[in-house]
Amino acid sequence: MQFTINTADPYSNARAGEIQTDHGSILTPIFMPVGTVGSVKALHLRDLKDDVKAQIILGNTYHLYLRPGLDVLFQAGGLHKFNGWDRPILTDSGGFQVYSLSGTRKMKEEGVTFSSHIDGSKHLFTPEKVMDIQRIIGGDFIMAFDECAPYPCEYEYAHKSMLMTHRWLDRCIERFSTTEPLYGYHQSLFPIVQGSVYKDLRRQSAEKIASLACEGNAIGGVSVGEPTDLMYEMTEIVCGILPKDKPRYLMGVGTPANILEGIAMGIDMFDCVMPTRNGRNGMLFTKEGIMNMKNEKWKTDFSPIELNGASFVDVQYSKAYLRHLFQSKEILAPMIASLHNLAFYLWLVTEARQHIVAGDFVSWKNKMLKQLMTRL
RNA sequence: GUGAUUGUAGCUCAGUUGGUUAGAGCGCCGGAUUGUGGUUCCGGAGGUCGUGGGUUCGACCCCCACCAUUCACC
Repeated sequence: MQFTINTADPYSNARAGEIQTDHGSILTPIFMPVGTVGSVKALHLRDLKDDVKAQIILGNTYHLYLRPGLDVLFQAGGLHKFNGWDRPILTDSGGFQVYSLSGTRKMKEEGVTFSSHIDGSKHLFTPEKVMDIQRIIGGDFIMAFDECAPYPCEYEYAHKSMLMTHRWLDRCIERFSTTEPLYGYHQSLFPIVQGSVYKDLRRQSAEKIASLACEGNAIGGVSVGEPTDLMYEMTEIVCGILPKDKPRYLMGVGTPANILEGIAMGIDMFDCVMPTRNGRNGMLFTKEGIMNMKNEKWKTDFSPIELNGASFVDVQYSKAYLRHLFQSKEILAPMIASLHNLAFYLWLVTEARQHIVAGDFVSWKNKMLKQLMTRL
């Protein structure tokens, strides 16, 4: 993997860069659609490539490990071969899922035991095992196994949790560096900064991560319910410490506004379920603001979903028709909404990159911020 | 025509031996959703209890008539 910064914005910490991988290059800043179980919900790969113009997608260790399972993935030759996506893939480690959706989990120094949400069966994830699993899935970028501290979180818990995440990180690196990729292309391990909403913990964690020889770095434990201002504060502190010459990934973020602010702070990579999950639920993000397509006010609005939108669905379908599809619970509704939202997110980061290169990123960003969260 | 049955929110229904402002699910109208369990959660509007009488301090509930429903039999 190689990261090149093409343009550094003189008026903010934003940068326009390029990440080269064995599955092609990625122009940054970038938004990565989430494809938890190896599929970006409601979308074909053709949609993702030609319409959304996704450059990289996510997969999830926890979900893929439970289903289809490692045997299937290994026999398939890895996730790229399995789902047909020939561009880069990043896999999340499952630390977040163990936190977010396992009612019964036990954290120990060794790792986490949890029960499957599918059949209740018990499993143990250790840093070593999570590295092995991600070797088998075969993502171009793989994530260290961490504990995502909840919010709110007592200082003492956050501190202990961070230290354990650091020890797990050392074990991840040890395992990663003594194993080889299984399918003939390079994999990059990203460590994750934790520390909850405490500045000194964030600094301490960022310094630990900055001292490592990893190819890129991630900021985790954000967007878990804390106020947006705190998220920005933590991100800014951490970005001041992480090395500038490596890509920075802000995990799980966020709204269009969050992404623009993140870019301004020096973040290069984002992922979030918001465009797809909220899209399936009827919420559309546009340049002018957000729309709830279930609202009655669209009932007879036969105008296009979005004039000058980023994908063909924007002019192919009207607001009234899309509302009707949501009312009728037609499968086409979440398909259109997901495609629209992802195309918009990719448009947003691509546009941001162009403005960084052009030198007017900050003024463009400030103009966009006023529009993005307007309720239409 | 005769006998029986049922009539409560847009729909399907609950409603204790008669006791305050009649409830639920779904639907509808809004809102939430940030490293995805094809979700989930939170609000809101909406009823002259078929109609008209009667009994009673008090009726969705008991009595009478009528209307409508469904079924069976002529």
